[in-house]
Amino acid sequence: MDLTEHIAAIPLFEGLPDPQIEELTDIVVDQTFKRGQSIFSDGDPATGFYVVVNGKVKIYKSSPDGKEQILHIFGAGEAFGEVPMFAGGHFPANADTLEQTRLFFFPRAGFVDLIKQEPMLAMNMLGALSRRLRMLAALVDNLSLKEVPGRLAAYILHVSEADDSPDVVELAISKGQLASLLGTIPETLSRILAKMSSQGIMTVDGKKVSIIDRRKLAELAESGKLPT
Amino acid sequence: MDLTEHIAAIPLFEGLPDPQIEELTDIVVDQTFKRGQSIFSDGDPATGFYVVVNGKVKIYKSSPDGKEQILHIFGAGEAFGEVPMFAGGHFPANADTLEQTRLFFFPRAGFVDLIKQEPMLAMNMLGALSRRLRMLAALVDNLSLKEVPGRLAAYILHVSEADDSPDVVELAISKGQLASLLGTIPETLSRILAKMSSQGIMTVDGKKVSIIDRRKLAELAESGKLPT
DNA sequence: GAGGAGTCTTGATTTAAGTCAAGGACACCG
DNA sequence: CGGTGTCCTTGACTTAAATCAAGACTCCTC
Repeated sequence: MDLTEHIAAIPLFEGLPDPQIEELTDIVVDQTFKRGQSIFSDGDPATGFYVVVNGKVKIYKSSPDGKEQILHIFGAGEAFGEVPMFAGGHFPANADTLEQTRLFFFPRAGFVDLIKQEPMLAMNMLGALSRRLRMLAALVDNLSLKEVPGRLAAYILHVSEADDSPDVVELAISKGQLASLLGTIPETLSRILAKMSSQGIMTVDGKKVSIIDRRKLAELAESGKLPT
Repeated sequence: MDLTEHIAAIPLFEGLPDPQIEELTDIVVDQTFKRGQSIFSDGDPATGFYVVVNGKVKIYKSSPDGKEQILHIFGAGEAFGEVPMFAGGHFPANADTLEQTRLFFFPRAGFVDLIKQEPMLAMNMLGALSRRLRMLAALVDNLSLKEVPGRLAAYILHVSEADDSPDVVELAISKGQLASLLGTIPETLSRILAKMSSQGIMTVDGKKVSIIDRRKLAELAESGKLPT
């Protein structure tokens, strides 16, 4: 598969006419990062945005004393780092790879012109940002209105929905990373997983989570509380 | 001031040629809400979006047991409820007025076509959504990585920046609403305001907050802790 | 297959902030 | 005025989750 095909397959560029795809092919920078590398940091000036070809990238905020809150994890086909192109000029969060990752970098210069010429591209971009907003609103909801068991339940159900064998969910990330995504720490996550298992809501084996009582899980996700 | 002038003055429509402004004038619905009314609820199907002409609107998530987390408060000239036009079709949060509020409602039908025809409008919209994302990312950061005193400090500094007499900040909202915006409850906010006053960081008189020790405030906002 | 790093679990303890409850300040209205 | 409602404050108590600390497991590499 050559570069042009790869680019044409990116959802953000869906519906773009061939000449524009070619134009993108000309300006793209193909980059590969090792696991655990930083792509950019909160506050860095932005000169373009990225699309994940393969691998995984976490977008996160961090506090001076080293705690991290993951905002999003992006996989193949997803774009990130677009915000500074339209507002502010610097990245609003950090980005690190979670595994070896190949990225396409699109320099800002020229890309904005392309958006102005291609309504389809603008619409795709608006869709992407809107979905991101929706997702962040859900994260705030979880962090602020639910306790950790509720957040975990919501997460499992969410992953389960996007799955074909919905009762056995494979966690795509480590439990430590999951804890950070849920706004907690590994110890707490571990305890809650243990408690939920012992209450017959699900079983956990490594990264494999099997849902036993989906109703109770849904109840929990709706801000219900886990009986002590 | 007639309708067309009002519409031309909305930041989102900046740079739009007159014929398009006229088009918007034709489709706009002028609405007035009393204080405390619901504009839409989380999950409602969306048929368009809104712009605040005057007044204040809070966008918030709420839990079954009645707790609320405010995501944003919009004032004159700001747009809200655009997300469902580009993703999902239903509103991702609730919207209520905080005082008597006049709104322009723009039906989805036709508006999307206008965006496709007017790159300037698309760019403005991308800018608006990007700023919103930035703001939500900051909220997550605050909720997850800072304690309540840190969030309050960050809020005060934020308001102070957007002000001309930066050392005396007038809170635009009630303390109860501020608590909800900071992800806490009025009792906690009250206690922390009292503690910060007693420590000589600032003085509080009703809605008027006077910053005394800006350095300490900035330190606190950076996830520092309030000495007990 | 032994050593080691990273990851996860479990236990004891602390702490920030939420809950429950009551009282005070203030404004608006008859 | 006195009354009623909203908003805010203060106090005593509870609780979810963080912290601190130690040990177990897994997966590499040598």
